Amino acid sequence: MATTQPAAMDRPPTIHDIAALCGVAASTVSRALSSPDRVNIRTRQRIEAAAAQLHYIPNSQAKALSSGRTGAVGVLVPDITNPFYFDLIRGTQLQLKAAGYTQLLVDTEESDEVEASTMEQLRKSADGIVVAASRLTDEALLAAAAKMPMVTMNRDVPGIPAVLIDTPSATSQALDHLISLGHTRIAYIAGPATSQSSTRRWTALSEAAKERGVEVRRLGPFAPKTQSGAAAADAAVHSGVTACIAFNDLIAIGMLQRLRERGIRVPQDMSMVGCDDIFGADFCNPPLTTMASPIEQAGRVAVSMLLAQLNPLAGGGTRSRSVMPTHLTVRGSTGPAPAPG
Amino acid sequence: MATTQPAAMDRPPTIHDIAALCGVAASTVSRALSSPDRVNIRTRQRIEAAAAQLHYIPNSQAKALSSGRTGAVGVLVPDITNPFYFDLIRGTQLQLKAAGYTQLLVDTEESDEVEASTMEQLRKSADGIVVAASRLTDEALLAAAAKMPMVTMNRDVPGIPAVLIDTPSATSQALDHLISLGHTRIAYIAGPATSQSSTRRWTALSEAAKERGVEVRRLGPFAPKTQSGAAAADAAVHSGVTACIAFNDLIAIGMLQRLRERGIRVPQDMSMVGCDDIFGADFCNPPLTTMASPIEQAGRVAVSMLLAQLNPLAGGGTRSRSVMPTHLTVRGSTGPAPAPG
DNA sequence: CTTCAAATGACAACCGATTGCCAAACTTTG
DNA sequence: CAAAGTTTGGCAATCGGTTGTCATTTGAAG
Repeated sequence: MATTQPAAMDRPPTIHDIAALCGVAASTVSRALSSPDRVNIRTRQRIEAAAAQLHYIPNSQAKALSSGRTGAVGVLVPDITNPFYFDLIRGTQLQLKAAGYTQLLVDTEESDEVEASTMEQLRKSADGIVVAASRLTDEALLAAAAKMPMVTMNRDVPGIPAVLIDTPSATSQALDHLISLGHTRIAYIAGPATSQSSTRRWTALSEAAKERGVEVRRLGPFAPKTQSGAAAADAAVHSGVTACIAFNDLIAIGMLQRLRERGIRVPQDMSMVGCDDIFGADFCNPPLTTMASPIEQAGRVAVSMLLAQLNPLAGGGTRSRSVMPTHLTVRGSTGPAPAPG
Repeated sequence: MATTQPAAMDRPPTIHDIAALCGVAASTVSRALSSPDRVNIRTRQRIEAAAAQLHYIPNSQAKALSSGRTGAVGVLVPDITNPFYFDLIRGTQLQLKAAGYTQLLVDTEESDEVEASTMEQLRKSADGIVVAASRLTDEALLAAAAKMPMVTMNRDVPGIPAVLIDTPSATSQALDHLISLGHTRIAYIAGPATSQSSTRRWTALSEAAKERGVEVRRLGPFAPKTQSGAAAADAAVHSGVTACIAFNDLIAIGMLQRLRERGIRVPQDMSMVGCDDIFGADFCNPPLTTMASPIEQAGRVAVSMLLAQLNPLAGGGTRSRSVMPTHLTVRGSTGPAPAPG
C-alpha cells in the first residue's frame, strides 16, 4: 500500500535528509530549526513541514558535540532510596522538563569519591549540576564549581549558589515545643559527620538550648537510615533523656520501632521529633511530629537558579541564595514529659 | 611555582593532546585505550601514562557519535515518587554501573504519551531501555522494541524480553490466608485500567476464588497512590466485604488511614492485604500484611537481560523471560473475620 | 534606473572520538 | 640472506550537527 510518505527509512532522519527534500543546504536547515529569524519565513515553513513529515528528532549527541551545550543537567543525591529525595527529584525533573532540559539523576551512594568522579564525568555530558547534601569538602566543591555551573542544596559554601532549607530555625521551634511540654533533658540524634545540615542544626539547637536554660546533648553520628534507629534509640534511653530531636525522619522512624520493641511508650515515656516530613511520617505509629518544608519547590528553585546561570539573558540579577521556610508539624509522637521519678 | 605537569589547560584534554605528548597519531591513542591488544604494549603504556598524567576522560558524546554506542541505558518508571520503584531503580543502577553503563532515569508520569515520546528521544541517546509497568498498548510496545533493545518489567508482551513479578500466584496465597481466617466476602481493589499487573492479579484471584467457592468482587480502578485509599476504603465498606486485597501498598496504606478515621478497626472489622512490601509497609498502623518480592534483584535481572541483548558475545542463549518469586508476608493488618451480624 | 544595505543561504571547518584501509616495520622461515 | 607472514601505527573518512565567512539575492531609497 502506497502512502504519501517517502520510502520509510531504516534509520532516523537527519538534517541532511530534510535539506535534500527541500533542496537547500544542511546548514540552512540547522538555522531554520534553531535560530528561526536568520532564515526566510517561507523557507523555514517548508523546512519545518519536511521535518514534521519525516518525524525528525535532532540528535542530541551531535548537537552537544558541535555546540558545546548538552541540554542536560545532572542531579546528584546521596541516596535515591531515601524518601526525602523523591519530592526533590520530582521538583527538579518538572522544572527541567519545562525548560527543555534533560535530567541526569545520579545516586552517589553517600560517598565523596563517587560524588567527585561523577562530577568529573558530568563535566562533559551536562551543562550544570544540582548537588544535594554534598559529602565533599568546601574546597573540593569550590574546585568543582569553578569547572561547571553548580547549585547546591542544603550546603552553604560561600561563592556557590545554594538552596537552603531552614531547618535550624525549625529546630528551635521544635525545642520550644518540647520545652512547652515540660521536657528538660533532650537529645539531638546527629546525622553523618560530613553532613553540613546536621552540623548547622546542632549549632542552632545547642545555642537555643543555652538561651532557654535546658540541657541538650548530642548523640551519634548515625547513618540516615531506619536501621540506625535501633542504636540511636538505645543510646537515647541510656542517656536518660525524655525527648529526642532526630537528624531526619528515617532515623526517627527507626527509633519508634525500636522503642516499641523495648516497650517504651511514645510519647508517654519518650517524645520524638523528626525532620523532613517524608513519605511515611504521617502514617507511622504513632504519627511523627516533624519539621516540614516544601521540598519539591526547593528542587524547582534550585533548577531555576542553575538555569539562570546558564542563560544569563534575562535581566534580573542572579540570586545566589534561597532559603526555604520550615515549620513544625505536630503529630502524635510528642507529648508531655513523664513525671520525674 | 613550576610543576612537572605540562601547562594547565583551560579545557579538558583530548586524545589529540595525548597523541601530541607521546608523538603518535590520535587514532593510535584511541586504539590503545579501547582495544589494547591492537597496539604495542610499550606504546600503550606510554599512552596510558600520558592519559593518567593529563587526567584524560573520554568525551562520551563524541564516542557515542562516532561509534553509535552511547554507553547509557534508559530506565522508565511511571512515578518516581512511588516507593515501589526505589529498590528497582537501585537495582538497575547498581547493575548498570557494574557493567560500565550510565543510567538515564525518566519519570513518565503515568502517561502513555510521555512514555512514547521519551522512548523516541532515548532512541538516539541510549543503547537500550528498561520499561517498568508500561502504560502503552502491546502494539506500541512492540513497535518501540523493534527500534531499540528493550526489557519490560511487569509487562508480558510476546516477543519482548520481560521480568515478571509473580504476584498472581502470591495473590492466591493471600486469598488462602484470608479464607483460613474465615473470610468469605472479599474485595480486590484494582489498580489503573491500563496496568497489566492489575489485570493479571484479578484474573488469578477470581479464578482461585471460584475454585475455592468464595466471593471476590472487584472495586475500582484506583490510581496507585495513598490518596486513592479514601475512596477505596469507602467503597469496600459500602460493599460489605470483610477483607480487601489491594493492588498495591500505597492504596492499602491510604485505606488504613481512612478506615481509622471512620472508626473501622483493622483487622477486627476489616482485614487488609497490600502488595509490594514497600518502604512504610512494616511501620504503618497496623503493620501491613503484604506480598513481597525481591525488587532490587528484579532490577538487576532486567539489566542483565538487556546487556545480554546488547553484547551477544557470551555463549549462553539469551533468556527472554524471568519470573521473580513472591511470597506473602503476614503482619498485623489481617485477622479473623468478624462474627456475622 | 542605479546604488547600497540588509537579508538570505551555501560552503566548509570544526567538535572528539571511531574505524577501515594501507604502508611500514618486524618476525619468522626456507 | 631473501621471501612470506604478522604486527603495528598513521591517514583520512565519518558520525550529525553548529557556526563563521562570504557570495548572492532582495528590497528600498535616491
